[in-house]
Amino acid sequence: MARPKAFDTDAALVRAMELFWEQGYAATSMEQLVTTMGIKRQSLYDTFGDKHRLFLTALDSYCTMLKDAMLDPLRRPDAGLQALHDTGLAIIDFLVRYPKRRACLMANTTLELAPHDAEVAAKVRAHLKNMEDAFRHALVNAKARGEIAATSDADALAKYLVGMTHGLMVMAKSGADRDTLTGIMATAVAPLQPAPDFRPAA
Amino acid sequence: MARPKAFDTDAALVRAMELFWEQGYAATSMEQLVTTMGIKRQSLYDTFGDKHRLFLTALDSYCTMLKDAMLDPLRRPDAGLQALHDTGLAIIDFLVRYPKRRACLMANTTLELAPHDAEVAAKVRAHLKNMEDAFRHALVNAKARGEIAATSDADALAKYLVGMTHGLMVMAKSGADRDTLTGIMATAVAPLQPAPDFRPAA
DNA sequence: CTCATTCTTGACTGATCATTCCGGAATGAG
DNA sequence: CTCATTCCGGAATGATCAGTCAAGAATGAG
Repeated sequence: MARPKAFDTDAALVRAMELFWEQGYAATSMEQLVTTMGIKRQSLYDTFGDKHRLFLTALDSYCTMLKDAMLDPLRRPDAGLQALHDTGLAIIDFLVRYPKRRACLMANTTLELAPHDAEVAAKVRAHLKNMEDAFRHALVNAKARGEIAATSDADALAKYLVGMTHGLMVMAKSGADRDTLTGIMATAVAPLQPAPDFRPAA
Repeated sequence: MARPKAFDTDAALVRAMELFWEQGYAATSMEQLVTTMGIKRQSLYDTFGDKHRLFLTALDSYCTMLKDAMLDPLRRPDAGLQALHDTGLAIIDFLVRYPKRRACLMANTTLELAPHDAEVAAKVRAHLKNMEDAFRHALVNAKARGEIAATSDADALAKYLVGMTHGLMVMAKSGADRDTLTGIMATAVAPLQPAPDFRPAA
């Protein structure tokens, strides 16, 4: 062996992810990354490759984070309407959490890079499918239990919820406050019957 | 007077707008703009100022185009549910029209520049308010005529439709096909009662 | 015709960008 | 100890960027 790495690879990657998340790919320079990640330039290139590969790795890291926090609860065997309800509130919390309004790295990337970068586009598509599957799983459960109308089309509703989620992200990035987002969410769940109350602390 | 401009200012601006629309602000170089706009570098700077001012002008041009094509039909005194229906179809046509999946310059800009550029953010907010007002106007009409439920909250529905529209744009940019977008739209209008059929050629 | 203005052409700045190379110090497995 | 590997600090590369300058040709109002 040899001298071990003196920095925390994962922690550095998280910092890079957050910088890309706030600023986008093109607007983030290696200079900023070197500073923010707290490692030396040479170590950055040795460990993560060039800017593009670092971004792809950061994107994976973000996807994993999002999957654990948002999607996994929807994939649990017993997940139904309540899980969908909780996820809706969690999404709004997520969007409002950061004062700098990062929105969602995946959505940002979809608009900035996906049309011109095949590798990124593939990751985006995989993530959208992942989201859709998670929604569908909870919707099928909810339908089987009679928590939503028996006539519901779980597939159409899953695609719709994916679209709606991204709409909320754009609205959040444009500066919409928590009440506005909550109101949109409350209206958006009307296609589910019976409509749950998405306003917190009713 | 003196020698008149030998190029069509508006046409050059449209070309700039389309380039920004396809590639985003940061990814578009003055070199490309000079080539695509078909005018000389010096003429570009003389006529449109620097890159940032050119972008703002192009953004205005886009807004006007969008307003004329999409929003004005909703603001007509008699606009109601049918106008909302037509606009929904027009939005999908708009999103699918360009093979390169430009989505919407305003939505792209919201994610790329609005958080870091106050001038851009102001234009984005103005446009969102413009959209919301147009939707609300048609919704109020539709409600007065009994085309949607009397219990409908026109204000909440207008905000919701703005959010939904932006969700469709992200989905379009990620590669969703016409059928997927139409399906989402069909589900999305369920909060309106009675739900119109958004599938074309029913 | 005169002359202010604009067009055309191309070179040029100075900044910033991503990326690489260097040399010397530190580290730890064998 | 030896030596491969990694750290550090900084310099250097070549590309690209936005924006400017300069000089001659074209234009058209007066």
